[in-house]
Amino acid sequence: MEKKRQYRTKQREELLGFFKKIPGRHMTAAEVCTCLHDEGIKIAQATVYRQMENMVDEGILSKYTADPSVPSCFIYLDKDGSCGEEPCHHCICEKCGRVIHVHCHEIDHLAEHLASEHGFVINPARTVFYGICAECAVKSDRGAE
Amino acid sequence: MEKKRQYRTKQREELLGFFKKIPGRHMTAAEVCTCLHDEGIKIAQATVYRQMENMVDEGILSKYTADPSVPSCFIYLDKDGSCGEEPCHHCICEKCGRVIHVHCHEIDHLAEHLASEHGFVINPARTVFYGICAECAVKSDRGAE
DNA sequence: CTAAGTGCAAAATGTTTGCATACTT
DNA sequence: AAGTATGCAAACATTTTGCACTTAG
Repeated sequence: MEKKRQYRTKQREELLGFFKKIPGRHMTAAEVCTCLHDEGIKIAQATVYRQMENMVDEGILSKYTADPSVPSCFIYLDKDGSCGEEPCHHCICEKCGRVIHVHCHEIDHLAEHLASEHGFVINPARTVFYGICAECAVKSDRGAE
Repeated sequence: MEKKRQYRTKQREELLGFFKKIPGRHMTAAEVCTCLHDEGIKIAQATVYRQMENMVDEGILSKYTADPSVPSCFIYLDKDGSCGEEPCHHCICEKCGRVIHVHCHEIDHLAEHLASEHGFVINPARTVFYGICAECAVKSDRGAE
């Protein structure tokens, strides 16, 4: 809504640099803190939260919330909302928790359809597909019943 | 995994009955408590949480977590994982928070594609599309800049 | 009678916020 | 100088848990 002027602070630059170094990896706020701390960079967790929330708004990061009892994950997005070269969407396996990156035009196609037919513009940065990944499907085929 | 014997308690039956009465509506644990309370049925919130979590595991309910700062929502599912007659998917508007139910074969098509091509079986019960709904899009067109 | 469920209140957890200080522009 | 950002700790909100008691099988 109202755009606030943004200062170029040391903490923000560090965070940005950190995320750019690990494209395609998702991290919780706490993990970001720890990783930076290990590199000798100390940023308060509140700052991490605040900046990362900003970045989500700016479309720089994407945020996932699987379950309230688990910390949200953030991941770096390229300018075009992808995690790397191509537009990227995310699937989270409900069994193993793994995040799978999918580059798939079918999803883009769906997005167009929802926009034109249903007037709903998807935000790929926040939309996550939940389900069961191939490996876990195999496992539960044997384990179930 | 390990299936625990389940007792048929009054509270569980009430919850089940309550959800069956409102197919297609999503409710937080607190809302469920309040609604039941208004009907003269008093169930501890802890019990609601415990039972609803069970029901999610059993595939009776679906659970959404939009954001950790907002309570999770639960919704009743039919045997086939839908919210009513047709297979149902959910879009949440990031602006107004509204949940939009979409019955759309394009999504089913995508689901098939992900399954066959990517080996990922979507769980429609948990997958939510985030984005901006038509009404909010109009508003922000005027409001922005 | 035994195992499972309930209710209450207390804990736990992730996230947000108030405020004084420090930094950007 | 004015407006933001930071850091810390306290505050919050939701969800989970421990425990004594009740209920279902």
